[in-house]
Amino acid sequence: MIRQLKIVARLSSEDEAALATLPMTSVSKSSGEDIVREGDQPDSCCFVLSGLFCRYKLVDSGRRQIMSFNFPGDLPDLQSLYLERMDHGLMTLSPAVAAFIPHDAVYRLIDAYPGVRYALTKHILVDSSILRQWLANLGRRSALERIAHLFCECYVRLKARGFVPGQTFEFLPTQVDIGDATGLSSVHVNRTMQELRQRGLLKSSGRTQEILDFEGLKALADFDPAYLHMLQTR
Amino acid sequence: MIRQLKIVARLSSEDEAALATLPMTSVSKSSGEDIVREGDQPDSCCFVLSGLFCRYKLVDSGRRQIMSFNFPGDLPDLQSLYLERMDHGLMTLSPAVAAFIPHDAVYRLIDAYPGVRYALTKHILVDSSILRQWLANLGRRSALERIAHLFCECYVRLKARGFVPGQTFEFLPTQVDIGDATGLSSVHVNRTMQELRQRGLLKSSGRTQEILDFEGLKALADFDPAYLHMLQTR
DNA sequence: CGACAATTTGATCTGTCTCAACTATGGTGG
DNA sequence: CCACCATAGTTGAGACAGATCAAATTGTCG
Repeated sequence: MIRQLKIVARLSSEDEAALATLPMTSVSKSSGEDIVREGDQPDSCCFVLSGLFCRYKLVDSGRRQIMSFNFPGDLPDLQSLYLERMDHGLMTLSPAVAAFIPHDAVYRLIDAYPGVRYALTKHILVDSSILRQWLANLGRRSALERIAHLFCECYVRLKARGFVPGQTFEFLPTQVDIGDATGLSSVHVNRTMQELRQRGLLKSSGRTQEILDFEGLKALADFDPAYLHMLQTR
Repeated sequence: MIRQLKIVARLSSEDEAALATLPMTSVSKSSGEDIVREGDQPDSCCFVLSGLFCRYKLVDSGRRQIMSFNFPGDLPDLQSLYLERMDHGLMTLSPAVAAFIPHDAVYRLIDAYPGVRYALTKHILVDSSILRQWLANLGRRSALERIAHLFCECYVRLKARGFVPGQTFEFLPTQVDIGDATGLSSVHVNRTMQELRQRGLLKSSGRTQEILDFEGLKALADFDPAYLHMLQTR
């Protein structure tokens, strides 16, 4: 978690030490389990230890829109510190381990350590910056561009955390999940990914994706990582 | 502005008094002017005094995605307090008056008044909740549902600020703007609004919109105002 | 090895886009 | 006060991206 926060904000060694004292209880989950449901009023924050989580909304009972993919190190529902009622759900998309941190403990921490408060606020804001990017993708890009963009984003975010050794990484969402994230049907996701492969941009085997031509993918998707607000991207 | 902040958070009288002392310089703008551009590094926050503003991104040079409509009382770019670089633009969609508040002044204020900090944070978070709702609209709803939902949302938000006397209100975005917000072409926005009128849900004359059947519109759009996190909505 | 989940394929249908022209509306200057 | 011009709204016809439905194939894990 500390490593993840340092991607977007500087932390003093006292801040880090304080973060390390946060009490948390970890829970194993199988794939497809709800962590928090829309309408809940949680009294703790979820922290992703391993596996893949997503935030989502259900519309018209049935259709699902995924709002974010959350990787290990993420704090997907920090906003529950300030907004009582969840306006979306949080669930696993793979076998996963979640940790829960009581709100009280976080309140005490951020009152005592402004640097921590700043880092957490920034984490939330980067999150909504990504949300804006997704909105632009859904509203104004073709299926091919949307999926290319999603791969660029996940590649960069995972790489920043050290989850991408070379050009190959584990991408856990199924084609249905990708469809629910990009506003497409799973059938069309399938056909679109085939085209990315045919164009020599991507190579997939099972859950493993290999970026064959990142520059090409970037150009196709009109991808600019500035919206991720990462410190090391100059 | 104080009235607007009180819609989402409680403020003590000291908080209000402190907010009233914020220094601001106001500027008149005509329609279609940029206030902040993507990539800028502003050192002050914009506050909407009158008129209509929107936040937007341009993709592939040309296509525009509007991320929010901002009404008088809004603070559309509070996040610039924490993220140096703007990941989107801010512009007027009508003749308008903007006020600018230096970041320094805001920093001093929120350090001294935790209640103000809380209210501003909540304002940001409600904003991203609306963003999530828009994402679900773009990803998983039909044109008719999207536009109905947009009208429901604007009606409720404007009513909370006292801008809706009866069922009639000024809705300033053009059909092109509505299209850029909902991910549709302006032609299709036109046809879709005609259908809303034919169904007896809406009546428009010029910029003035009258909600004829709010319950019907809500049902069609699957609208639930919970995501606006307003205090008075129980 | 068996069963269930995920991916792939084919065929058809439809919502929305695009292009292009036309009509209303409102503001401006002569 | 009216003629003019720019901006916004409206209409029609045709094209296409992506949805839907249904079935077959592949992969994965106990």
